[in-house]
Amino acid sequence: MKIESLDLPESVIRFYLDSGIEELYPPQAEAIEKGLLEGKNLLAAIPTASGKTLLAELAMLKAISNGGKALYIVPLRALASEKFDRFRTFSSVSVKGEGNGGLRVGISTGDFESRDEWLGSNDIIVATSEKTDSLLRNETSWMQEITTIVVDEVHLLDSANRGPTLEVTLTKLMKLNPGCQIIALSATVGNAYEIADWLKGKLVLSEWRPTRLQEGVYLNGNINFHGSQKRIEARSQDDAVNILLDTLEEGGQCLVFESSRKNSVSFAKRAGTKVAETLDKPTRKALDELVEEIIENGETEAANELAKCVRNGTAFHHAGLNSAHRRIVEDGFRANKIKVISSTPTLAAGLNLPARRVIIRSYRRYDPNYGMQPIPVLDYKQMAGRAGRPHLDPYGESVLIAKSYNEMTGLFDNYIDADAEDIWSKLGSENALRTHILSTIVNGFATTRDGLLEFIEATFFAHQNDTWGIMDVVDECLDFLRIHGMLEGEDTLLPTVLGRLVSTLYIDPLSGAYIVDGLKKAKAENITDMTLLHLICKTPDMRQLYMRASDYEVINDIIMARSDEFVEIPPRSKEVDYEWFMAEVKTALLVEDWINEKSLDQITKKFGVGEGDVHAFADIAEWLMHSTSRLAGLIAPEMAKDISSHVALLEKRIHYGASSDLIELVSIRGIGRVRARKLYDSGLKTVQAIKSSDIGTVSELIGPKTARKLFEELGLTSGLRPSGSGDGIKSETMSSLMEREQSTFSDFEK
DNA sequence: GGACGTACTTTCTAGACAGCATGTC
DNA sequence: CTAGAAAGTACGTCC
Repeated sequence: MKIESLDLPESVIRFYLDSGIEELYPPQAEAIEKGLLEGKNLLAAIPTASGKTLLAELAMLKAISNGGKALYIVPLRALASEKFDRFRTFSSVSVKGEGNGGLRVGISTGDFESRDEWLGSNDIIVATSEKTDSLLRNETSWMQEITTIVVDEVHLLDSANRGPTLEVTLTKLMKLNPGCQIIALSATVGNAYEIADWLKGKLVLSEWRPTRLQEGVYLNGNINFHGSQKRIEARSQDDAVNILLDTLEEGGQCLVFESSRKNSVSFAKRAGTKVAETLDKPTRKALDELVEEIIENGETEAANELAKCVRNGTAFHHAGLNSAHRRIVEDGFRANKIKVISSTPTLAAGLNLPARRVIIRSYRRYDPNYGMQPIPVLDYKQMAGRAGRPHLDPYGESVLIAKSYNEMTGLFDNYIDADAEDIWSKLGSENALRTHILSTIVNGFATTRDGLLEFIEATFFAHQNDTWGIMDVVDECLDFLRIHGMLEGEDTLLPTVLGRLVSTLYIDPLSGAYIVDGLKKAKAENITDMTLLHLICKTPDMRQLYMRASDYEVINDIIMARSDEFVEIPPRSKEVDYEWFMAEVKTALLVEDWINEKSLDQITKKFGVGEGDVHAFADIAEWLMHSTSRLAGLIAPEMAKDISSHVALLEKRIHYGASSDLIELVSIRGIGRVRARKLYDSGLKTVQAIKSSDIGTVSELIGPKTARKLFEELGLTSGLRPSGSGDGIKSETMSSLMEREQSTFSDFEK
C-alpha cells in the first residue's frame, strides 16, 4: 500500500514522502484496512521496529486534521522524550489547514513538563501512564477534548506494579470520552485478542519484521539456528566473548544481556581486553573523547570503571549509572564508537537501540522467593528483538548460550519456538485496589458501592475474571479507607479532605495512613531527621535498600543506639518484622548521608549502589517528604509543635542534598550542594555576603565561568575579568583513583 | 619465588512511575 | 521448601 493512496491531508503525505517513506509495511497496511483512519479502535500486536510508531502517527495526524487532539501514553520517561522529539518534527506540517498554525506537541512526565503555558493547547500530548492518571486525578479539563489515545506497550497491563494504573487509567478515559479512538500498541502476546476485545477494537496480529531475525543457541563452538549452523572461532576462554569477536569481525555491534549489574560490569571489563585489539586509530580517538566526558560527569569509582571499559570500546549499562553516563553510552553505541554494551534488562524494552547481534548470557533471573527463575518468553522476545538495525544491518541474530545438548533443545522449545505468555490483569490485589478505589471515588467515577462495582466491571480485570472473586477485597479496601479517615458514608461513598489529598499527592493510601499516624505519635523532644526519614522510608511508596550479610551487625547497633529517634518502638530482633525494619533504617541512613553532604563517592561505596540510585532514592524521598508536609498541614492541631517546619526544611534539604546552613545559597540558580559548601566554608555564608564580596574571590572557589553566572544571577554585572586558575580536573581524577577507601557499610561505621 | 590450576566456600542478586516548581557539577 | 555465577580462599604444582 502506498502512502500516497491514503486518505490524509496532502501536507502529511508530502512529509512522509520527503522523509523517504513511500510504501507501508504489511502490518501498517492491515491496520489501515481495519479502519485506522476511520476512527476505529485497534490493537496492533506486532514486533518492535515493525513500524508501530508510524501507525500511531497516521491515526493522530488524521484525527488532528479533523480538529481532534491526541494523547500518547508511554511507560517510560525516556520513551516520552524520544516520542516528543519525533512528533515535534511535525511542527512544519500544516495539518490543521492554512492559517491555523503548525502542529503543537507537549510532554508531561514527573520530571519534565512542557513549557507551554497550558499543556492542553497542544495537538499531541505525550505522557507516562502514571502522569496521565495523575492528570485525571486532578481533573484536568482538556482530558475530555482528547479524540485519539495511543497506548504504547499495552502488554504492561500484566505488570504487578504498574499494570493496574494503566488499566484503571484507560477505563477512566473510556468512560470519560466514550467516542474516543484507542490505538493500543503491544508486543506479541498470547492473548492479544482478549485485550483487543476489552478495548472493543480490531486486532492486527503479525510477526512481520523489516529486518530478518535469526534466533539461535550457542553450544560447544557453534551457533545453531533452525536449519543452519555457524562456527565460532575460539579466541578466548569465554564463549560469549568469542561470539562477540565474531560479530565485530563482520562489522556488526553487539548487545549482551546479563542478569545482574555486577555481571554486566564484569563482562564489559573482560571483553574489553580483547575488543581493544580490534580497534582502529580513529575509533580509539573517538573513544578517548568519550572517556573524558565520562570522567567529567562522574564523581564515583564506577565512573572510572566505565571509563576504562569505554577506552577499550566496551561499556556496561544499568540503572545505577547516572543519567549523563547512560546518555554517553547510548549515544556512543549509536554512533558505532562503542562496539558492545553489556547490560541488565534496562535496554531490553523501551529505548530504540538495536544491534547486529544480541547475546543473552543468562536467561535466568533471581527471585527472592524462588531462587533463579527462567525469564518469561515475552522478556526473551523483547531482548532478541533488539537484533538487527532496520536499513543498516543485513540481518539480526540473537544467541542464547547452552552448556549441554539438552539445555539447547530446551531453549529452542521454551523460547525460540515458544509463544509469548498471556497477559493477566493484576488489579485484583489489595495493594492495587486500595489506591485505585480511592482515586475512582475521589474523581466521581463512583459514588456508591454499586457504582464502584459497575466501574470495576468495565476494567480489564473484570473482562478476564468474575468480579465476585474480589468482592471481599473491595470491601476490605473500603473499610481500610474509612478507618483511616479517607472515606465516609455507608451508602454513598464520600471522599474526605484527607482522601482527596492522598489521591492527588499520588501516594498509596497506606503510605498516607502511616505518615499521618507517625506524625500524630511523634513526640517533639525526640524528633530528629532520622525520625522523619524513617517514617517515609517505611512507606510502601519508598523503594528499599537490600540488606547484605555484612550489614546486619552494623544496622543492628545503629538501631540500638538511636532507638528513641523512631516514632515506633523497633520490633524485637527475633520478629520477622525486624528484617524489614532494618532495611527501612538502612534506606533512611542513605538519605541522611545525602542531606548531610556526604559525597556521592562515599555514599555509593558505603551502600553498594550507583550514582543513579542515590538520585532515585533522593527523588522518591523528596516526593514523600513533600507529601508529609502537605499531610502535616492538614492535621496540624493533632501534632506536636515544630514538626511542620522541620518537615518543610527536610524537603528542601533532600532536594539539594544539603545541610540546613546551605539552604540559602543552594536556592540560587547554578549553585548546588558542592559549590554552596565551598562558598560557605570560605565565609560566604549568605547571598548578601556574596554580593559584597568581589568576583575574583568567588572565581577562586567555583571557577571563573560559574562565578560570572552567579554574579549575573544575583543581578550584579561583572565588569572585572575574573582571576583564578584553570581546571583541577586532572589532579582530582588522579587522587580519586589513588585513594583506597572503605568498601563496605561496616567499614564506614567503625 | 611466583604464575597458574583446582577445588571448595562465600557472597550476592533487574527495573523505575509519581508531587511541585524550575535548574546540578 | 526452592539457584547459580562470580569472586574469594586455600592449597598444590610446575618452572
